Amino acid sequence: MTVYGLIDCNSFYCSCQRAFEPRLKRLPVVVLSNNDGCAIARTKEAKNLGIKMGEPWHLVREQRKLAGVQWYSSNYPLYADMSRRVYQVLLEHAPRVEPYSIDEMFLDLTGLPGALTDHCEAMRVAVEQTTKIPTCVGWGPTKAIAKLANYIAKDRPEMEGLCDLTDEHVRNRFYRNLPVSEVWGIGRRLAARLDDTGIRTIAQFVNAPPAHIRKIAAIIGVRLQAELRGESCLQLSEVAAQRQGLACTRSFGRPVTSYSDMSETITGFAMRASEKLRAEKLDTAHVSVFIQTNRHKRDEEWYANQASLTCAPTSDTLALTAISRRLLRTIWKDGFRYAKAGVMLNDLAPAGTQNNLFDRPSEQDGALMEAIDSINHRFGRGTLKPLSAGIERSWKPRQNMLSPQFTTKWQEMMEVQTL
DNA sequence: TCTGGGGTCCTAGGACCC
DNA sequence: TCTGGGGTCCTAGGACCC
Repeated sequence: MTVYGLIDCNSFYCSCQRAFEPRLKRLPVVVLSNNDGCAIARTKEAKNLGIKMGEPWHLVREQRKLAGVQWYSSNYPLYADMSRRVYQVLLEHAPRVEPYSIDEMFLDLTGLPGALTDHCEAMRVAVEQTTKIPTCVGWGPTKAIAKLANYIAKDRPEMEGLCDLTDEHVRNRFYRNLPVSEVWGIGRRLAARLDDTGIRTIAQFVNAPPAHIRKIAAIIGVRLQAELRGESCLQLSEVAAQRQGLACTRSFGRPVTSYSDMSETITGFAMRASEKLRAEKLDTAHVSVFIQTNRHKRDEEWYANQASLTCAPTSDTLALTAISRRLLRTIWKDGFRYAKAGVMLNDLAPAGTQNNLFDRPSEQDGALMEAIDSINHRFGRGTLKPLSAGIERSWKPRQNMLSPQFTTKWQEMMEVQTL
């Protein structure tokens, strides 16, 4: 019988910061979203201070929950690299590993010798020794059960970071006592609608007639029901599926009000997006641009709009920045204080494979883009850019507490002195 | 003054075709 | 007065995830 595992890094972003600053051990640590806007990762100690997931940081400050809290601006290059290291360790402990998110990976634990509990504990120890990242592991006959097991392992200290839900009786005992909202894929809306029909626990969900579940939660609900009964519907996939879309979007440090500033900003997003595209050797055939004002402001008129265009497959910076600016022109309205904007690329396909009989990019364009990418990689992002991207970005995000990129920048590597 | 930035999948409905 | 029945493709929007 197949056994699926799920390993999850505890307070991942915070743990990454701790990995390089041992003084943070046992202190409350919080990592903030872009713009230092809200709390997106908290250690146990920070949670105990009442700091909530997604809580606006300026409110936390006002409420003086800050005593002794160590807080950081998010440092994604560091976290992505740490995630890769965790993955490398896991490959030595499971025949197949499927990265699910930056801090979670599904594992194939089928047919491993010895007791699974011992195996999983050894795996956790190895990850922590090598990367300094603490984890929890849950496992069972399906992915949805493994996910639930992981939640239990994390939520209940007495489980000591491990939870085995392979046994049906053990599962049912938990099902009777856990709310259906803890199921992977049941969010706030669905939980509320299930609640309306009297379904509150996982046991009630699993035992409800599939036709009833189908009415409320469509095919997803029916599939989850089967998964929770132990019938596997979701397979493990080692090869990452080809991504379907790619976006560069930001909230601004301060509002953008002039067309020229917005045009520069959008150009910058289109540039970043086309770099990402080329890094993954993809072309896009569908470009969207959106702009919006601050929806949290009650006293300002709200405006949001988006425009998109189907184009010949390309990853060319000059083509994509030009299209993006053209799209912006169609949705721009004067007189608003814009708080957020973005460029999204869809209809992705491996570079050069889409039908493109009429508008084939020349080899020179490809060589130019390669040269730009290698210069920017060597001397830093933005060294070379189209003139339209502007010289200085007025909306540069706040990042007041950014830690060094310990593992991905030579200049920021940790220095060790021997006495 | 200050509220993230990515993604995924599914469904309904419209346009269009024969 | 009467106005089919099936497809496909695309898009927008909703819901969810981390």
